[in-house]
Amino acid sequence: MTTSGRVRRPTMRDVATHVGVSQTLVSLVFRNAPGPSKETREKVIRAAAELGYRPDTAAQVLRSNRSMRVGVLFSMQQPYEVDLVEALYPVAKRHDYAVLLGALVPGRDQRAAVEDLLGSRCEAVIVIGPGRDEHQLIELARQLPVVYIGRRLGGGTVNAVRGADSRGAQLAVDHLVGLGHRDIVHVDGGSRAGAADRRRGYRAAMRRHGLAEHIRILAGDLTEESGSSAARTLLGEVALPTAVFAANDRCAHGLLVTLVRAGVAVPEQVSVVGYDDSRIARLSYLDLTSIRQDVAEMAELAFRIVVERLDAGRTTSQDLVLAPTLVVRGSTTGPGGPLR
Amino acid sequence: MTTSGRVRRPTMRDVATHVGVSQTLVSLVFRNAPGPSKETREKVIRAAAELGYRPDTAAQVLRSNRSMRVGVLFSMQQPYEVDLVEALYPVAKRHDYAVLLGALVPGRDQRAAVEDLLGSRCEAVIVIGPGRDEHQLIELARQLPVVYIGRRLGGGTVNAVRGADSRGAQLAVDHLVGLGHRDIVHVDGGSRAGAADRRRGYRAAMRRHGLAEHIRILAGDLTEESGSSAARTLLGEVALPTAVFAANDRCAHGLLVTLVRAGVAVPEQVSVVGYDDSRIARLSYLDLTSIRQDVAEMAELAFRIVVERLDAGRTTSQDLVLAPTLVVRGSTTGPGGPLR
DNA sequence: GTGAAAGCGCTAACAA
DNA sequence: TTGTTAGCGCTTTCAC
Repeated sequence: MTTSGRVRRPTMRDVATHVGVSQTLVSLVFRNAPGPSKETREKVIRAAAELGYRPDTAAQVLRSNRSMRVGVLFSMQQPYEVDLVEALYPVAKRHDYAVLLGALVPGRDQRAAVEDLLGSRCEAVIVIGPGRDEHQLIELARQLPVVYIGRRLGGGTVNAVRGADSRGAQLAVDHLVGLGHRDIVHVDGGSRAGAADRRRGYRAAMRRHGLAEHIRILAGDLTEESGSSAARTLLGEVALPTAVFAANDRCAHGLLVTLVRAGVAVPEQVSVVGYDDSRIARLSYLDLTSIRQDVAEMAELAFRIVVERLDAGRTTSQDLVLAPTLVVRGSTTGPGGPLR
Repeated sequence: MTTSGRVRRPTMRDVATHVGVSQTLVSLVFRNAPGPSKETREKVIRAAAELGYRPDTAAQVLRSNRSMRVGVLFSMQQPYEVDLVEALYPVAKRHDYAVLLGALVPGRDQRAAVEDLLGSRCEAVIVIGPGRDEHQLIELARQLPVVYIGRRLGGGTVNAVRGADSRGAQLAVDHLVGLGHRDIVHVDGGSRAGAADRRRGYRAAMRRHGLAEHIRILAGDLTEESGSSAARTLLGEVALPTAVFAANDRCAHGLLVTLVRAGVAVPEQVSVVGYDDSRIARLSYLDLTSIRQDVAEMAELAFRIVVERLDAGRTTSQDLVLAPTLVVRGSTTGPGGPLR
């Protein structure tokens, strides 16, 4: 079986010659610019299709000095980050920008990913996720607009879009207390973005409800394994708490399944609340009560900042904070179960 | 707070002027080409660092007529595909190619993703995952080398790297039968890549073990929900099978958790086997016995095909089949539990 | 409404 | 070892 080797791809010139017009006209047609008559437009389009012509991005970028590309730094292993990236596509398209993915993968550090984006002449970079090399991002922000989704950075010198994490944690605690819980444990996210605020919110809400002596925080790190490990810790003690607020959905997942496999009923014996309202939370058999961070809105705001910088000449940085919301599902109920 | 606006980025010319040599020399230095003296090399490197110079990819591609980029078509929502993509990075780097991600996201069809890759002058495309628009891929393969990871395509006209899925399914069944199981149900992957072969392998192995009348296949589609749904079907019947072989790990996950939440012990009452040996299977609290498809080796072979086409002038297509292996973990044991 | 010409930043051929 | 020259495919400016 054979397949064609490398063939010279048709250029704008080829199309122009084929139609019998100038290259300029073909260019105008392809950019949907005003000028060409309807007739010319159609002839050009037809000829291009016939020849299999496709504009060359490299040449466009080089000549126009604009790439119309926004880079995105993220990790494909994080469901929440993936959801956010996917939400960026329609928004970017609406603003006539293309998304260039800069995945952070093990064995290829952030520096390399950033170099790639810069080499491709991205005009701005949107950074998603906790635990990035912040110093480097602050440095990067001096070269082009950077929007960090998740946390404030560099004392406000870098644009940020983030959820009100402290508020989100309070929503979770309020919900649980409203159901009658008092013994509420928090499995935290360590030093990751947002984790400190969620810890703070948990503490504040517990105190506000007069549950200061019930405050208990187990160390975690936003992964399934940290949730599972927290569950094992709790299972080894004399009594389980009646509710657990996990730092994110992945953590809640590990926690929930580990409890259930140990014979502990969720939510009857222990209620579980996650954070992010990601794909995981919505799985029918987990049905996790979670704190929602609206990815579509985050994407929208992040892009608005980019566009204001790039196309509207804004030069001051912004810090946009979004209100999270509580999404009640089946992993929470009153202590002792719904029958009591 | 202010940040710099758009600044002209330094060019090779700027570096050359700064050092007092010709642009050519700078070019040679940056491409690590032979010619420049050690002294010149150092001066150039230093000046570049000083000016913050970085080669412009667009210009390089345009002039050299090579992008040294390989596009990857995949879905970020599939853990197995993500693992595979991550495995491609080190391999690509070793061959001096860059990976350009073409994510298939909801609301942006395959056509658009392919257009992006083609516009960026990818020299080849590696396609991962089941359920792609095959007609379009066959079409694409006439323009540049395409390697489909997962299934044979176009009657062998398109390069393929795939696991021996029928063999993998047989490994799963053999393992379960070896543990003493007879009542083994298969939740399949519908029409997705590999699913038909896995079904075939399951049937063949069951027959080989004289268990033809125990053959039972439930319809699925490689998602968690299909596993969960299959579990609910089984739970509604008079007796559970003693083992289930799921079409992939995601499906096995949904199945396992749904069973456990219904009070069914895994593996004591029902053993579960997944497929892919992805991140999910390795989670300590799932600890899923699975059929491993070695992503590193798949990545290696896929890239070897690309390089042979691009750099060694090969024109015939290849179909490489990898032997899967069984990874035994804690989700399988003898029927009735390990104590019997 | 259309066309000619210049040049984006780089590499490749050739000279020196 | 180094420099000169001519484009890669496109957009932009200016002229008609």
